[in-house]
Amino acid sequence: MTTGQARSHPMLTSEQMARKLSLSLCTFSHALNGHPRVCERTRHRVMEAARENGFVANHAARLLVRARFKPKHSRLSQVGFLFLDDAGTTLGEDAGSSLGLWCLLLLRGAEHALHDMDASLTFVRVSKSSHWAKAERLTRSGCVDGWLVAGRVDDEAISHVKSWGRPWVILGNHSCSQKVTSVDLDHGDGSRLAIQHLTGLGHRRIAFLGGTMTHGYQNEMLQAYRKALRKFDLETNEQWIQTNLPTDRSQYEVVKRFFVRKPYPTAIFASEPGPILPVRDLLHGLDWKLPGNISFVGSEMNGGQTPGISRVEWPYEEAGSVGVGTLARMAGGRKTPLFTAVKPLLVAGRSSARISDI
Amino acid sequence: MTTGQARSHPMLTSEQMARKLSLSLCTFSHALNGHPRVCERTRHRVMEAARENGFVANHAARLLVRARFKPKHSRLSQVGFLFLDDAGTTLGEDAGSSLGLWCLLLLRGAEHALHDMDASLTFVRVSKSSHWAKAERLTRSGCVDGWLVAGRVDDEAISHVKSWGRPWVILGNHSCSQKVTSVDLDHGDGSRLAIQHLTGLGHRRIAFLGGTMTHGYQNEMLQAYRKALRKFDLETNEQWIQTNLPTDRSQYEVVKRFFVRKPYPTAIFASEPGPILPVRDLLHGLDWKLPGNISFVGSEMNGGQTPGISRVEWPYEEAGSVGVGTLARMAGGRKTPLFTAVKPLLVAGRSSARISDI
DNA sequence: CTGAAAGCGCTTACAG
DNA sequence: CTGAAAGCGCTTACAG
Repeated sequence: MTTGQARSHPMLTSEQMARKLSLSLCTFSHALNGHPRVCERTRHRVMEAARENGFVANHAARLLVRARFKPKHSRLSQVGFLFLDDAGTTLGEDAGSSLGLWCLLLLRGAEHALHDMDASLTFVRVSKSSHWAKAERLTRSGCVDGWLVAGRVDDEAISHVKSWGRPWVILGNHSCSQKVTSVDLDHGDGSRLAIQHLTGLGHRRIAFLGGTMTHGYQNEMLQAYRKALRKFDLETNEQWIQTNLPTDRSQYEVVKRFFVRKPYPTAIFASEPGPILPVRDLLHGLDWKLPGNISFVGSEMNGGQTPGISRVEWPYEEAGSVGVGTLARMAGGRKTPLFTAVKPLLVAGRSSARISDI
Repeated sequence: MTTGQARSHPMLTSEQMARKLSLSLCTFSHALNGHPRVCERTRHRVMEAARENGFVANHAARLLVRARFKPKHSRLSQVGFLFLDDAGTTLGEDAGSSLGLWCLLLLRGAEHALHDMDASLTFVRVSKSSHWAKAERLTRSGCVDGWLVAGRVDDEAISHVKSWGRPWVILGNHSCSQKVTSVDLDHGDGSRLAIQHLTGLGHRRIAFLGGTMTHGYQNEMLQAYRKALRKFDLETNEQWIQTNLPTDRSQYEVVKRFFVRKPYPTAIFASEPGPILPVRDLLHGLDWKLPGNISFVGSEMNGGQTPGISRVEWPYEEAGSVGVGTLARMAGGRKTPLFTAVKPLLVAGRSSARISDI
């Protein structure tokens, strides 16, 4: 927007535009859609005129005519973001603000990718079984030609989505037993990265602080922690594994269990990106200095809220974008992998230090 | 979904449906749209057949034909949710998970209301000035016939939105100097409710714990606090007002300032729904018992994360729904108020008690 | 109460 | 390289 202020244009049709340019409607349309049959000069004139007049082809008409000439490679133009939410549940407590946050990050990532391919995103939330009808209506009315599915995705949910006959991709976690196409963060790799980082700093007694272990990813992270310990040939000790970290003050009690009996760990990896009390406070409350007495690697969503803390960052936005890419490939009839793993990042901060400096 | 499993139907057109029912296309359409000209029996047959066959009128065709017969009262069918986000900013830190949360709550509320009127919601995020074009394209292509605007809404943003010639409503905070239509929470009323509640319990020395004072609503809440003290004829003391509550451990320091010099307050109202360390911990850390030594009223989004804590609840979801209502009224050419205030709720918990019990 | 017809704004196959 | 024409699926004014 060079003017800094948008000008209001009247709504023009292709026909009016074509007349303005002394072109046939047909040539105008071909030029606008970049068809090679129209010469460069004409194409340029058309594009320029469209820009100047703020002309955009009517979307409804475009969609309608598409029903006539079914292309072999249908382009994605409108994607639905299906957010499967618990019925009565609010966004509080455990599901918590973190749930809200990852959903929004996925949404942002998806929207961004969709924008780049000139498609739009329809947000639909399903929390009761009666809501399935609305998503189905949207599909059947031609408003959505592909679905991104996120939240509490299970077999029943997928049976609905499947029945609509549109391409679909699950974003994030799911609890489906059948084969599904999904894009998720590589949770195991998060544990591996953390252990690798700490091992690189000379730590050999690394503790694992896990979540409720009710979700698949939580077990995945614990398994990957164990595997990484073996890989790097580190000491193992069941006392260095604590799970069921609560969201409130009693977090302190769980962390304290690491220090009941010697040998104490020299580093802690906390796998939950969820609502952990800020780490500084958590360890402060136990009179630990960071990284004086102990090294710490936490977990966070994109961007991060606790600067300076070493952490595994979970790029949910990227997962959203990647999901859109997968969906587009499906829509285009191209081969797509069943599962795409989005790798987390290790961001080294000041909370982890060489073992020799402790 | 009585079957528990969605059946897949082929895509049928109105014409095919009409033929199935031995009706003219015209009668079928009228019946489907509830036009009074068609008799009850026919209407019922049509509706039933539509349900059975999973028939939904093609949306694109509907939109297209609407351009021909412009109704005086245009119904809202597709609404854009314009999320004005800071460019480089992630959802971390101060803007924090709370920002993500309120946005998602507004979105949920809006989607819910829209669903009830059989309309859909398109999510658009604008973070750079170059992104304005995408929202404009969406409007000009006929994909969006009304806008809900949320986030960092300022005069420049509104000048863009205005230029698209569609109805629009701001959800939540804004910093516009011009006259705008908006739906926001009644922040002042939150302070009033809290003071009223505490006064009812006999408290006369009530402290105010505020945020960064960089947003309009934060000042509004402080002013309303002062006003409520006057109204209830309570003691005032500038030491009982502390603002700039940080998001980390140093929160304790700010709270401690209430207790530097006597007389101490007997109750605290915390106005920020944002990332306050859970109250229990905050006051625990200061060796206060709740409500033993002091009464506390906090602030939270819908639903609440700290059960048992007395709080002012901010119904962001409701604000989203109300915004949709306003937008629909505008689209229908009906008169709409410039500003609609959504009232917060006071939820009494165990953290506030009668002064006589302390 | 119902039917035959026009046309919304586009895109593309078909002739030239 | 270009034009005249068909038609996507609907809704509504216009006759009957």
